Amino acid sequence: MSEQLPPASRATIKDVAREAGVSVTTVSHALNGKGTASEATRQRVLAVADRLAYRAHPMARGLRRGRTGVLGLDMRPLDAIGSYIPEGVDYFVRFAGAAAVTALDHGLGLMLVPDLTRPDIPQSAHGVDGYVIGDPTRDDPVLTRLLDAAVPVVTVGRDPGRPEFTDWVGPDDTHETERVLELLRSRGARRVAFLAGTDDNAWNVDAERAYRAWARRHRAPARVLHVPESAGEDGGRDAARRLLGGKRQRPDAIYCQTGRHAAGVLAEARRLGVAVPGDLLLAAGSDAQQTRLAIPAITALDLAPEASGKAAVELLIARLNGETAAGPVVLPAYLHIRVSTGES
Amino acid sequence: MSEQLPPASRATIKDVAREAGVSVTTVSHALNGKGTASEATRQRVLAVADRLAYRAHPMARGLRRGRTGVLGLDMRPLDAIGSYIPEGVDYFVRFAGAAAVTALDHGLGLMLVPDLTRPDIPQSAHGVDGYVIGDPTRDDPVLTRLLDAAVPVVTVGRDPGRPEFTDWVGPDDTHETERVLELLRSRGARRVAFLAGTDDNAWNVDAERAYRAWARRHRAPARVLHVPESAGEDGGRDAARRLLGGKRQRPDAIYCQTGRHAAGVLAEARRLGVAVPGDLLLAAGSDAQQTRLAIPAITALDLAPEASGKAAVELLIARLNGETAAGPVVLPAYLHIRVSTGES
DNA sequence: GCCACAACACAAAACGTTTTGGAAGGGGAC
DNA sequence: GTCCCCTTCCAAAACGTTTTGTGTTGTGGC
Repeated sequence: MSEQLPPASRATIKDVAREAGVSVTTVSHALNGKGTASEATRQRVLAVADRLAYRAHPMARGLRRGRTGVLGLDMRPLDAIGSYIPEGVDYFVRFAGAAAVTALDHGLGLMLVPDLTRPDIPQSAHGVDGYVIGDPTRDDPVLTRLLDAAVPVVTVGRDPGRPEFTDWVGPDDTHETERVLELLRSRGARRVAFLAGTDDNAWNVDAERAYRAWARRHRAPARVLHVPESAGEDGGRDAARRLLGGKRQRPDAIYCQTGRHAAGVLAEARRLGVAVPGDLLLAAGSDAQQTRLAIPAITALDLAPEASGKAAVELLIARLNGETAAGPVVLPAYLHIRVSTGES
Repeated sequence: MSEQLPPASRATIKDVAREAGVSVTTVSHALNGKGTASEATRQRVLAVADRLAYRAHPMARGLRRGRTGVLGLDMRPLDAIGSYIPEGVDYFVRFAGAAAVTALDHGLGLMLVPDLTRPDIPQSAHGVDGYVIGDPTRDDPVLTRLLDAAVPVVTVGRDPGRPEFTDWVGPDDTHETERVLELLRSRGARRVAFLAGTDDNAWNVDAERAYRAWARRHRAPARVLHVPESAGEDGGRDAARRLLGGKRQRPDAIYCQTGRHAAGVLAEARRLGVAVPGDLLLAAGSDAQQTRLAIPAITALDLAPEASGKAAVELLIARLNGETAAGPVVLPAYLHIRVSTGES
């Protein structure tokens, strides 16, 4: 009666132990380089494990070690939009892609999770080692819950209502906003209108504050419109109608936070016979397909989502390893200067 | 000596049992609606669990149940490209987004995993309940490994070298290709050139075969160029130079598999003074930002990645539940008829 | 008063690891 | 011969669940 039947399921540590004629303890030690096994036994165990294509069961290991090897990613603006697939917005994809690849480089997985405060979220979302929260809103409830539970967490962009929380990465929104406004000014704009989103996160808050301060500094009129991020290009069109078609004096430049809004403004301007960049300069605070491919192409801030994704995951991993890594990681944005802001 | 110190870590089932004055068995039963507990005890347990904010530890549960509650997604073309963030291609994003949302709807998580045949992939990639493999290549090694290990797996698009494997979802590439070619023909095209990708997957293989058969049927010249998917718009430009600038008779229509190639062809045609759609009709086998936003907009097949992502995850879940769901799930594509193919 | 049978509750085993705390054996020093 | 230490290995506990099997009651029929 030969025992040649190959096991239908995967090999366990017991199989390896039996096959190698040692205890499971020794197998575990040999594989993890922990114990005091002799070199001979170690090699024998390694050989057997390799032959059986043994891989430690991730859950069993996770249960024992208290680590799962998976990171969670929650993009808050996507929770807000209600769709995880906003048309043409590649910021989130580029971010998530870079984060996933960085995690993979460190031997970790990355899982997209939904709003953790909703009641019916999958069990697995709770089983991750730590979280990256993208663009938290003011006093973000998800962040609150995680911090209360003492779960390691890193955000992208600060929480506007939580100045003491410094484990975040992202651009210096104030500084970058000023850069764009200065560009518009250097190209002759004197009446710049600002189109912000409605999400109450640092990206919107800091940009608007920077805009108002900048306008005051230059004794220029400040005009701010709020358009929901989810309104997309249609939202931009509506805003453009109000800004360009009203009785009030027309702005000679419009700065939109999102690329989609900017694309909508551009389309409406064309329809109204307002030439860009001839009669109106246009810029966006976030690069997207719409800004790159529009005609004319729209000047936009590239918020370097790849760099953010990488930095966020690395900061989180440092936290997980107990390192007291440095507070905020500020990343430079890149300003793509395109046709919509005219010639210098 | 009161025991009032709140536990620093999360509550376990033992805590709930102690607090409710019952055994852990009863707690488990009450929470999972399994056993024969009386309504009174059940309610009491539920109340305590709620008060302690108890959630079953996902790994412990997974270990016991043999299920992790996480699905793995491997997009093979992305492995091939080497970048997980191809510029302007939203097929993968839309697919992954829909897949993730569908998984969430079923209480499961979705994890992006890299090429499983590489040596150094994270443990967690092995801990998922099943896999979705996007656009497998001929005799795909990843698919081979999973099937050998008897791991549940579903693909998007069939494996060209594995006709017996029917657990796939996706469009009928042959039929959809013919649809586009017929459109071109109905708009007057008689010499249609075909620009395919180089990935050896069903999408390319079936489309090229359909093209050749269609040309034969109509006694039209067949001209096929192969351009790597990763070459993007530049690849399209190069191909257009060869097709439009050479000595051979010019095609009066070009059908490109990818939207990026088509955008490149369009740009080069414009540079060469070939009018689209006046002198040349143009269509793409995959919708993308580039086809939608190009001027003129390019007619393209929308492969309905959202529907595919949803169907793939649902088929996989059916498999996981032991249902002998029906073989391939064929999904209709939508043909966006745009300016690049002229007026009817 | 006995028996059968619900109804309810629980102890213990199991899932596959890692880690703790020895134990066995051998060799050298005294 | 005794003691001690080093090397090498292992049994068992632990991680937090779910599930199986086994009591305990209490109730009603005869």
